Amino acid sequence: MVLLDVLGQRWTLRLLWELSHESATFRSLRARCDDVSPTVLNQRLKELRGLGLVDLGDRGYELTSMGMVLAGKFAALDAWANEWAELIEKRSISED
Amino acid sequence: MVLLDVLGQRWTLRLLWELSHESATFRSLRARCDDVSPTVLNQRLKELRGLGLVDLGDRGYELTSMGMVLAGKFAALDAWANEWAELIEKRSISED
DNA sequence: AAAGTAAGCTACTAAATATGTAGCGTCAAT
DNA sequence: ATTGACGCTACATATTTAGTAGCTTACTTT
Repeated sequence: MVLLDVLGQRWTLRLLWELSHESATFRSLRARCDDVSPTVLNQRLKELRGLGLVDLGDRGYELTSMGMVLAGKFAALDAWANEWAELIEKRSISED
Repeated sequence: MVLLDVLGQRWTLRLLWELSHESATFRSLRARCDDVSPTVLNQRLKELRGLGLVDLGDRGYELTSMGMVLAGKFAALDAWANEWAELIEKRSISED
């Protein structure tokens, strides 16, 4: 499963998610990701650039068209997940 | 983003992926996941059970109906990812 | 009943990964 | 020339994962 190798690491999904909302500079992206350490941030950005999902341009880091497609598909998945999360939430409360 | 908290950890996606193909005992699941350490396996299974995505029954660990839906959506995403992976592959070769 | 087997899972040490903080080199504007 | 923001590296510390061993329970076989 290709996606696993790509996304099965800490921060990778989060980065795609953040960049799908707005491109950002290295520093602002860091800020938006709970101040992830620059070490890891740079590692992940390198990987994502290598995969053609992210690009570093004049406006900072931004998703490529491929990256946008992936993030979009993921967002759709998330829509479902949010409904599902509410069920979990309610269930957790009633379990107390 | 709810999915991030759930899936943004090492092995979680892989576990869903493996279980979507076939339910498995703790030990066989371990074997199918490159002999992931039992420590982490148990951690993740606990989380996934807590979220109602995985269940431990007579036939070992298996996806709940919720887990199946999620895995299914993810599989669809993967279908796209595989085509995309080929592009990356070709591009990497031509870059040498 | 004893012995074997496979299950789920815990304990504990070593290795890998991430965090946190400081700061370098570059460039543009003041 | 100084200031400020940029991408990024260095390095010590902390957290997470890997790897191996083995305990407990239950079920089968002899």
